[in-house]
Amino acid sequence: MTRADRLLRAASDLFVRLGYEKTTVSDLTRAAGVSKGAFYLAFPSKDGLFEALLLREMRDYLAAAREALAVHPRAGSIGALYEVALRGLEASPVMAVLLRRDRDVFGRYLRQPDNFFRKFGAGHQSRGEVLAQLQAVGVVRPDVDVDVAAHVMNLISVGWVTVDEVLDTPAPPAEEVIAGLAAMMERALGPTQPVDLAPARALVDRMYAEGIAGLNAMLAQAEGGP
Amino acid sequence: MTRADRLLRAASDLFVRLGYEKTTVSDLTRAAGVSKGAFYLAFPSKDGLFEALLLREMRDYLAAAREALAVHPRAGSIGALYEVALRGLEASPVMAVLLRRDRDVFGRYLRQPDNFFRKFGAGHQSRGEVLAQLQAVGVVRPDVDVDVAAHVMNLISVGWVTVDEVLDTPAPPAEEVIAGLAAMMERALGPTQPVDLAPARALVDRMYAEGIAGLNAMLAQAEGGP
DNA sequence: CATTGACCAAAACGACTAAATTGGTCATCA
DNA sequence: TGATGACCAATTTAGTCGTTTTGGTCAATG
Repeated sequence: MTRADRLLRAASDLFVRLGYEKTTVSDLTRAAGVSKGAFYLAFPSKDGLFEALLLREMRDYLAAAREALAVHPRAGSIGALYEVALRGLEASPVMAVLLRRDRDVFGRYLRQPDNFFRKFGAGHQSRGEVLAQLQAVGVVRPDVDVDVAAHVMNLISVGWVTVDEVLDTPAPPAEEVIAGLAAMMERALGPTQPVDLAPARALVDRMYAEGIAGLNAMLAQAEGGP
Repeated sequence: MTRADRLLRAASDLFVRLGYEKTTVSDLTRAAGVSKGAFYLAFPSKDGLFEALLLREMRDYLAAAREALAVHPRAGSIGALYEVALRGLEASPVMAVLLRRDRDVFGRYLRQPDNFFRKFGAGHQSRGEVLAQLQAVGVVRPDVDVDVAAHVMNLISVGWVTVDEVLDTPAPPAEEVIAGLAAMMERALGPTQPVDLAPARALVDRMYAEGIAGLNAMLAQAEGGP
């Protein structure tokens, strides 16, 4: 495991637990078993590491989803998409705080004028466009308004990572909720008649691949020496 | 308009705008055009006013939803329920911060051991039970897991009042999203075959009535002199 | 020459205090 | 007698200033 990797791994834990401010460079180097100097050989700054962490986590999230879909029997369907998306979210605390723009975690970092969201926020294609393409290949019913549906999906994502801290009643097991929500979305948006999933499957795989490639490009730019 | 009402009205605006801490009793009396002494004739304390405000707002929210359903052509259906629930949420900033447990608004108040949520949190029947009853009268398909569906609905509510501050892309017009989401939920949970909505309509009306009555009882307890 | 950690300026923190505000009361007024 | 606002104790704020900690550097090292 490379130096940068060990730092990234330590960061993933520390940033989520302590937040950006409370996590000091010394904490990171100590946890990673690396000297302070080495830190600055691997990353240009504390910010740089943080941004690399977020980008890498997003990439890994997409990659995991893509792999899960590769072996998913109903890959291409809305339901399958939801299943892997939520399961991945459930597995990645970094993605959760990222999606939530968790203030406790991002702290002052968010106030920086050139923070992650402003720097890397654009560029990815919106969920509306994705839905439109899925509609073209028949896995989304023709009568659904893709922009509205996209917004609902965003809303659900945000809700997914936020309910727990707001709700008092305990949530049902995550796996059940995932299955239920996937089924609901399939019913809500999916076609009435069964369709051939192959084209959608290929389309989705391509979109994931593009997303991953884009993130890799950003990562290459974000990492590197001081 | 009674003194208490004017204070409540001023509070609804000020608490949401400034939050609990920043809103002083003097602010409230000034905005309501009432003397400080009168304040303590109408409410036992600042806390008391705040809690009365929250309870009243919840009651008004339910009452408005009930009235809207009374003239709604598809009242009784899941879709109609969603329509009025979200439209009401859209109209009431207090309900929004309440649902979000907005820290910026509730501030230190939440740390009090006997705050609103602990004091009045219990008592209302859970969404799971509501769904189960709706299932019994046929407007929710028999195969849906009501607890999971209830959790998804909670998640959507929280997402509804939270997305905006997290999302960067502009949301479609609220009315469109409401219509879309209502349709989606109807498809996701509603019966495949058309059913007679009358029983569900009556059931829902009764449940709203009970909820309103419960809140009125709590209000009676919460208001009153020092 | 890759790696280190002692070192530095700058920023954050913390203990302290004086001044200002707060939620709440009550003698007074109309 | 219902309503008022000057008033009070208690808390919060804003300011000060010495101490500590921070992100980042670079001469020394193996």
